[in-house]
Amino acid sequence: MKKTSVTIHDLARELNISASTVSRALNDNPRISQATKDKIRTLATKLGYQPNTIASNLRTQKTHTIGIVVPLINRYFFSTFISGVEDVAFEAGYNVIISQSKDLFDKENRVVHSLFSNRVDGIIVSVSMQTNKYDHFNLFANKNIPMVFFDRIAPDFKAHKILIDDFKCAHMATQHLIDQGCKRIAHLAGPTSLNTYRGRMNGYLDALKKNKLPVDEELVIYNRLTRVDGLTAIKQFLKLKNPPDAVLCGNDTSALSMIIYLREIGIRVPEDFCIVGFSNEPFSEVVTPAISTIRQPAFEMGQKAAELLIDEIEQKRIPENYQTIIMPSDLIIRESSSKKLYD
Amino acid sequence: MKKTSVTIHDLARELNISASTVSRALNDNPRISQATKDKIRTLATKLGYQPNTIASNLRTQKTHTIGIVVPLINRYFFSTFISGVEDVAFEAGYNVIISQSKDLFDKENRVVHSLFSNRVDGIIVSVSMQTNKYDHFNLFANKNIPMVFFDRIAPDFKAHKILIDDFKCAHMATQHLIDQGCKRIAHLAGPTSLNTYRGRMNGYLDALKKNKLPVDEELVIYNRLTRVDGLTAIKQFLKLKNPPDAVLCGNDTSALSMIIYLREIGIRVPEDFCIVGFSNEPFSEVVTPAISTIRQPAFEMGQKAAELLIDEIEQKRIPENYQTIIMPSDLIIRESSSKKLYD
DNA sequence: CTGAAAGCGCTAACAT
DNA sequence: ATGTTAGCGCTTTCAG
Repeated sequence: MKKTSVTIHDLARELNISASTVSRALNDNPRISQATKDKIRTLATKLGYQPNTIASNLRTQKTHTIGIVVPLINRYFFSTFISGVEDVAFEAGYNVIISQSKDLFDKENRVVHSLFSNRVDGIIVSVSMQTNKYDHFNLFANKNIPMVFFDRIAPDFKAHKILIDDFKCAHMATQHLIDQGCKRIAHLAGPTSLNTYRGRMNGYLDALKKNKLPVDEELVIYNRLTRVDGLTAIKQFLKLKNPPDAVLCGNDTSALSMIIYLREIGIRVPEDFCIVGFSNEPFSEVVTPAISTIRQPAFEMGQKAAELLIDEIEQKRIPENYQTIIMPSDLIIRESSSKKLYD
Repeated sequence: MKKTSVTIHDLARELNISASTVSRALNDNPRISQATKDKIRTLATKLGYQPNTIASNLRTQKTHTIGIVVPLINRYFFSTFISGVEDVAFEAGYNVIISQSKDLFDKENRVVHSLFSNRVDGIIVSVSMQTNKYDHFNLFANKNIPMVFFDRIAPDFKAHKILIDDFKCAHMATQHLIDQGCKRIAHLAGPTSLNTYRGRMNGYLDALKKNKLPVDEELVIYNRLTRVDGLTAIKQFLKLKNPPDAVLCGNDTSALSMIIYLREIGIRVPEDFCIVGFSNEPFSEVVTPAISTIRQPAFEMGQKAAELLIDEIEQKRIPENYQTIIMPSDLIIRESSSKKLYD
């Protein structure tokens, strides 16, 4: 085992030239003649030279690395988003460091610091469910290190934002339930400190108002939208003296657990009760009844986020206007809300 | 905007001490008095000092970064595995760089080189579907940089391996189908250049032999196990003069597409036809009929991989014996193969 | 308990 | 077209 790697100095010594020439040649600098380039490259492969990116990073103050912070890596929406980021980043010569907040503010805070210390060239973030202050991002903001927020955004930063129109989607979904003949529509909401859940909530409320339907406080429950939370919520809804006949869920996971519970206790979906979810998780298509939901273009959002971030990194100057990009999304109507078919 | 960050030299100058003392203090070196440590730390937070990990990495020849190479980031098994790795790595002070091969050998080769150039302290790998040569890993092997392989492993390396017993699982699944009364059991296999699919195939064949059932070449199809591949395969199986009455699928995705197709054309599952999948994707539990499948402990495998890798990184010496860890896995019997209930 | 000095491997003025 | 030199920010012998 060699004690240490072969460096540009080793190549330089061997060829009786300077290290800078070697460096230039390997970076394809036009100031070096083709002949020397060839000579150097041949020797490099012969000796198995591999560039030390760390040294280059330190010197150039650029790491060609971008950091991603998401709540949970193994949620389909996020993993697909990450896949889109990796796709674009790799082709542009960037590495991707991932970290998950586990929906905990404290962990988010720590990973953001860690990414900063690792001098990533920029970060792409969807904040945790607990996050309601955003000081930790000043680390990046103060140094004008590019950030892109997606899905759950931190407000008030000079950064690109990639979103879907949660308000419109929830509005469409609610209108759809009304059109199907649902009379009392409930909503299972996530924390409204987050733009996404706030938007969904407001879209729901607005659709009710537009249709002159009463807004009943009992019909809105807030929680973290896990499978257990979905179960708790549906039980609570059904216990009301005047229970709902439909629920718009803040995500598919809670929608799924409601559907399973309703099936168990013999309430037919969609004949007796309608459900709409959010995010189009893979299972929502194949469960019986298939869950009506909102499609979010996760992969494309990831690609777009990476493009915007890398553009900002590479044109060092600060963009004059930061964009808020609303990605296309749509309501997928499936069995779980297709009540009319059974009337 | 500050032109450059605050460094240990800035702190040193301010306090009229040397940079080495500052460095030691910040690293909690016992040779520094508590008083100076306090003084330095106070100033550090006051000036918003953030350590430059890159510089430290260059100096110490350690990056505290591990690389992951998987076929596809947004497959549940892999994203959950990654989540497990991140969990352990973060707590141990390591970053995680992810890259996906997209099941392409060429991309795998490129990302492995890129991870090497970034001087990751070790890598965790599941190879691509196309991979059948393994020279690119010599980059790491030659320098004794730790590697851990999981799921789809590269043979013949001095490295820990984390697996499930594919042979046994496929054997159990096949036996289960036989016990349910299936007479002609087919197998949809992945490339047998990979240990996983080879093991599953052999387990299937062995179970047939043990039960003195004939092995019919027509009943085995090889492909890439996508949703389209599953569809192609089931159609092909059904076209045989003597078609099967069950399929053991190499993964859940192909099992799912078979189930959907069978439902469409009116063949009842499990009454007329049984299906077993592999990997316990989230959808397999909720589809109707729910898919019998093999549970792999993805998160725990990720944790274990990270532990083994970090252990090997930190005890610089080479382990005398590399482990092949067989993780527990089991057959989950669900509706798609519960034929006896209907007899 | 603290300081001086060297160097990790590379790049980029500034020379020639 | 190539060489010289300095330095990115940190750690770490060696000295005191």
